[in-house]
Amino acid sequence: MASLIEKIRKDQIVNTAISAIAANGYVNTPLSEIARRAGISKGVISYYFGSKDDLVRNVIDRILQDEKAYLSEKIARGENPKEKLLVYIRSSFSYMETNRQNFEAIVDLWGSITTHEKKLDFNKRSYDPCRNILGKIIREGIEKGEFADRDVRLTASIIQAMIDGMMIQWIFDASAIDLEKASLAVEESVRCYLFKKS
Amino acid sequence: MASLIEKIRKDQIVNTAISAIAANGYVNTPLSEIARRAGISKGVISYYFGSKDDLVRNVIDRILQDEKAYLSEKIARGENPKEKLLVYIRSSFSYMETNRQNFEAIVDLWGSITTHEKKLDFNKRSYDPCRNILGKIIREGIEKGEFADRDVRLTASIIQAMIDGMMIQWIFDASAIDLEKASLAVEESVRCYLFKKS
Amino acid sequence: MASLIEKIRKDQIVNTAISAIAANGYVNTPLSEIARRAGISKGVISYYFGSKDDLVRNVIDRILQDEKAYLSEKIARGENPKEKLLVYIRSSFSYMETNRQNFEAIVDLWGSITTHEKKLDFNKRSYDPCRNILGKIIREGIEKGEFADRDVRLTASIIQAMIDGMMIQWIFDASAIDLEKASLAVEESVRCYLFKKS
Amino acid sequence: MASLIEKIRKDQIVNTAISAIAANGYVNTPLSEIARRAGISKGVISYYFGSKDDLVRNVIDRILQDEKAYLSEKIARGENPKEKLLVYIRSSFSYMETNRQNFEAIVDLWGSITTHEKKLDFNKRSYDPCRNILGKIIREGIEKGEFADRDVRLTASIIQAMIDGMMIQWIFDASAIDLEKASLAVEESVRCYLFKKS
DNA sequence: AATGAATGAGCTTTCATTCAT
DNA sequence: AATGAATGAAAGCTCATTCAT
Repeated sequence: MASLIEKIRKDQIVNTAISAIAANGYVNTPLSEIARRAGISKGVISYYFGSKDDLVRNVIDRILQDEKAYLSEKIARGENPKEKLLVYIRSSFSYMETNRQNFEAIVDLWGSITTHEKKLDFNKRSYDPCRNILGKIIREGIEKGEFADRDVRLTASIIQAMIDGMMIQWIFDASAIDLEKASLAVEESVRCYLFKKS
Repeated sequence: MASLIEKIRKDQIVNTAISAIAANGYVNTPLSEIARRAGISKGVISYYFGSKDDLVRNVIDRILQDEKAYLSEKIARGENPKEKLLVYIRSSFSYMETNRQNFEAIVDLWGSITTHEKKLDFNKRSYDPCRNILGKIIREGIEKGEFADRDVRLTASIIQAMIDGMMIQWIFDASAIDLEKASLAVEESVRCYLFKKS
Repeated sequence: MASLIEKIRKDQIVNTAISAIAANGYVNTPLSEIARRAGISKGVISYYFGSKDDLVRNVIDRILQDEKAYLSEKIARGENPKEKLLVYIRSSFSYMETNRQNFEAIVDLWGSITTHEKKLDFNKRSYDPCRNILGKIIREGIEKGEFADRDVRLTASIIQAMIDGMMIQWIFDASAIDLEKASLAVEESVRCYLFKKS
Repeated sequence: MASLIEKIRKDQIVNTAISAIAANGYVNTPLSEIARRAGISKGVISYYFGSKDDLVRNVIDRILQDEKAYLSEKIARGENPKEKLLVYIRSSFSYMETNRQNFEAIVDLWGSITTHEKKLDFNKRSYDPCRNILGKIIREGIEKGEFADRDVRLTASIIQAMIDGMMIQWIFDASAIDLEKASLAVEESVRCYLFKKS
């Protein structure tokens, strides 16, 4: 990412791509549509991204990094594992609420990850970081005696699963899921599954 | 569904489509590839399904109905809400194990559900039936005093979320998730979240 | 080449491609132009040839095979090496006269043979067969004592070089070369270089 | 050609273009590639040459003029028509040997000469000068009684044809032609075709 | 004199769909 | 009931050319 203008253009294109994909789906979003929405010519996209695949990779990375940054910043304020874990859950849901587009896009883009190799790569960029954050909190909680002694990775997986699973239901029908209540339910579930009675 | 031969052909095409989509992704699966794999001509697919969209709808329905039938049959054997719920969870995971292809296809096909309208339709065909099954079990459990008095729909959502969330992680990296352990963890989580201490 | 219709279509497309390339050059002949001239849709070309490269390969092969067939048929009538060799030369020039398009196309297509590998392949399909025909005649002539004892391959190369070299000058300016005189001159040159005085 | 810097820049670009075209072919050599190889920006090429066509014209001229200068300088040393002619042949082959790139480029660029008009222009810049040089030598030889009394233009054409024809075979497969032997064979052929027995 | 971001026309290629057989 | 040749719209991508800096 050499020049400033390059960074700005790439950002602009990635953001426009997210909106377009969220609105119409990856399959129905040709580069020309992204260009049209961004008010630029088709060529610019190829100029900066080389291929549609590369653009999509950038879109996915952007979405995931943004969320990770948001969550990291939030949990950093938590004073102990219990609080951090609850903050992670709450923040995940509040981030959804204000960034629906991103999740519409990402669920859609799962369909663009076609090969086994790409899936593993996506996994490494997507789930592993989340599970690692959760894993660290859980491990710390267990060590400090705040949490029950459970399998760290598995517990991270299941907590993430609850969040993602709710997200998906919400994506397919926003009216079916009240994110606030969902957050509370997940918190409660985690509390009784993981927290030691104090 | 007029004749027998029609039913057989449609079944054959739908099954082949599932394999092809699971293997290469919806985006990379032209009708010609499905025809090739099925050993028939392209024309037949259009003849029976009218459009690729229609075929995809049939594929999705088939996958969801198969799973629903499997789960319904299993939970029917459960003698009480607790058992039924545990059976639902276990069966969901065991069904995953033996039908990976179906889940690879369905996650991929999410990307082909592009409009708001289609999403709602998919939701109605996919999540509502599952949540209804779960809802019934939960309601019964609460009424019989086996379960804590929780919001039925929300609880159904969260249980389904755990299952779906684990499924997704497993789809993107099978080696990251041990389905058997995952099933046990979900069961345990549900036990402590919903079951009354006996 | 399965069906009859396939053969006809491929022939039609290849022939049209030769005309188009001869007229406008490979660089300025998009598939759409070939389709337009043939009165078919662009898709058909891809349908039968897969790629433009494949079409070009077929064009080259067609041109070379046609010429080789023509020459082979002609020299078969020659009764002895001397006569065969003179027939080869005369026929090469008379074939040029009536098939200018083919030579315009082939000279143009040299520019589409870009890699070292493709060049060697072209060489094998183009020059080797000609040099082999000539080589056989020359070898026979030497053995029978009609020809001077010269290096067979080199002599074949030099005779082919005269023919090709004249062809190129003729392609770039038809009015600069009188093919009939050119043929006689090449014959005369070969006579004094190779034939034993009788 | 106004300033010195302009001349240097144009030379640099033309030389780089020759290398690039020889390596990858005209079709696969965008201006950006030439710019990259020359370590300059794309804009400069347009700045100095106006269009790609113009650059190509310059490339062709450069190649032909270089060769012509080389040959002219060599034959100037010849003391009589016979010697001059042999020097022309030998020098043509030795020039090939040390400038393969140029010939790879020129054969490739034939495909970029698409219109009848361009072909005539190329002819005038390429073959006519060579045939003129040869023609002058031959005419002088005939007048001085060293050569047989043959058609001057035709004889020039045939000698040039031998050289060019060998060159082409050598371009498509360097291992098929030994330039030194080729040169000797052409000399020998010319000797018996044109030289009077002394 | 030089850059390189931006353009957009034009290319090859893919593929759902149609339809004569 | 089935075929597969044919269509043509639409896609991704390339690249000569322009132009503000």
